[in-house]
Amino acid sequence: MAGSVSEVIAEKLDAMPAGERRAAHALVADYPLIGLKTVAEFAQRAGVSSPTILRFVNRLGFQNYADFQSALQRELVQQVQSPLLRSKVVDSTASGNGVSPFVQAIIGNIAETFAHLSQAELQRLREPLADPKRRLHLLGGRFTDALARYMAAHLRIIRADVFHIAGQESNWRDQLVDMGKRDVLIVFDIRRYQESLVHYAQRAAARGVTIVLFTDQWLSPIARVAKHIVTCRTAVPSAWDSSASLFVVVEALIAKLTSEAGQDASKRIAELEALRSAP
Amino acid sequence: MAGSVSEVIAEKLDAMPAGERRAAHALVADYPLIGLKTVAEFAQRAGVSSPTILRFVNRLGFQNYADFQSALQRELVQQVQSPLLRSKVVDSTASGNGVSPFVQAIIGNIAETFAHLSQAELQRLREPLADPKRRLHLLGGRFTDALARYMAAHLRIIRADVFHIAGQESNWRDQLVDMGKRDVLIVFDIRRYQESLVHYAQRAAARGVTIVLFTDQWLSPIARVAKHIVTCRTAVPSAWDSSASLFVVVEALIAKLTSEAGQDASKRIAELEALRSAP
DNA sequence: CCGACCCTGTACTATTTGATACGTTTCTTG
DNA sequence: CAAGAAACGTATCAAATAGTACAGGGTCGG
Repeated sequence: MAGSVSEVIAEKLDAMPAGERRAAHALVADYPLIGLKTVAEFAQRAGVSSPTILRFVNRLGFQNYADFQSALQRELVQQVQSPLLRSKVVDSTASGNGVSPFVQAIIGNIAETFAHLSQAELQRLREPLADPKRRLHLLGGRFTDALARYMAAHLRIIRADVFHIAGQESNWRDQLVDMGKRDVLIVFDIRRYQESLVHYAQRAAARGVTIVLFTDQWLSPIARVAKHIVTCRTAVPSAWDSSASLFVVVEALIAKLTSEAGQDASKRIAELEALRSAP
Repeated sequence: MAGSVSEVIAEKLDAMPAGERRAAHALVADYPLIGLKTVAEFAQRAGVSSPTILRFVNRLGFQNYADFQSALQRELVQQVQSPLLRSKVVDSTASGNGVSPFVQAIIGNIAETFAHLSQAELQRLREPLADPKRRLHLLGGRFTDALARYMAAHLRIIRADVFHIAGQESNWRDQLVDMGKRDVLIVFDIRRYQESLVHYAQRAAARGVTIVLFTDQWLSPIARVAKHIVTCRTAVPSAWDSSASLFVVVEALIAKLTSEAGQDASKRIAELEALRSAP
């Protein structure tokens, strides 16, 4: 299956019987909307019978009508999603020449992530993250632990009661004992999802802990117990997934929280600076 | 029914029960592909039951699932058919998000960083990083420690002798004692540059250690003793600098090293996977 | 601590939908 | 012009799908 559906149609149009050719024309007329409807509708719009449509689809090389529709959907989504990032981002930065496809993919991921991340959703995160009465516990996996640390380091500057869950997995439980409804567990989990993280999140949820999850678009199983979910794009042309979009979301969140924290945070930062400069 | 489906979702997300919210997240995660599939598939991807999906669709204001799918198809086709309209939509959503300036600055930083980062420079990094005879020590500062950890976690997969320098600053010296000419110190340092890092790098350099520095465009003092310097853009409209470009450089470097390592790395990865699955 | 309410999944039903067999028509070709 | 083949539509079937009733479970308020 090389080219797009419309290309295959153009290629095989000559070798088609009259009825199927009418079907082809009807489909191309306002491509590809009719192809996404039912066979009966397609047939009516084309002025032929249902079996003709099915034969037409078969001739194009599809096993059944469902395969045909899936192909249409895929190329449709591809067309919509890729221009969104290509036209806006790469053009504005005007550096498509020397930048590797890997980096372009990452930039695309970031753009896509924020395109799907509504402002309202970030706003809701304020409640658990900015509330000084709550305690924040951050946890990451094999690679995402670095993200948890990074976020924790910044959160500690603008508020108190920030804890990073580190060390042996068996030691995590010690921190779980003291958690309750006023605690928040911020967990990072992307493919391949770590069982230990899932278990831990489930136990925490059972204790009434509010779970905030940062994950990829395929959603970690933790999503089932999470109250807040932030989905980020991670796919890149490489052996692994990229966490760059998660990283940027964290930075954006921190920046937002800082600017909204206002005087309280400023005062806190000043104190911290004083402590650092004169120990 | 004024806006697009995604807008309606964002609007009513707050008033949704947990299950339907999961459905919303799954849909937004890679919008709108899942919504075009069957109810059962949608349900499975979202981790909920079919009726929940139907209730979710009802809550969005659609009479039945078919109406919902038609709406998705229509806005999809509209975007594809009129590029003019599409750019308008992108602009409005981007500006409406509000996060745009911050995120755009980060994306700009990444693009700028790689524009100035010659491929030859990355190539030169192969010598110290890929050489199995060398030992790699990674060190980061207050915030950049997370980057050091992230890079170390990935490097450990494709090669041996990777050490992250952690813990008390006074303990760092213990690791310094064993360093020599065949050792490599990878250090992350951005504003405001940490004295402790600078001192450590200087001492290491004095022992003949090869220094690889990841820093911002204003150059950490460590640059004076570093053999390899990677400069990244960090400025963003926020209280702090952004480390996102450093993060992406690290990921790009790791990806490059992995693909070039070839069979040796593949074998190593396979062994690691075997160890992980059967401890 | 208990009851009412809302949410959620299981099991089932009714319907739509894709797919097929077969007879009729149309086109082609010797 | 006639014989054969190819194409097309009608009628029908089987399977997958959307939709619904109902009961268990969790949560919030009293």
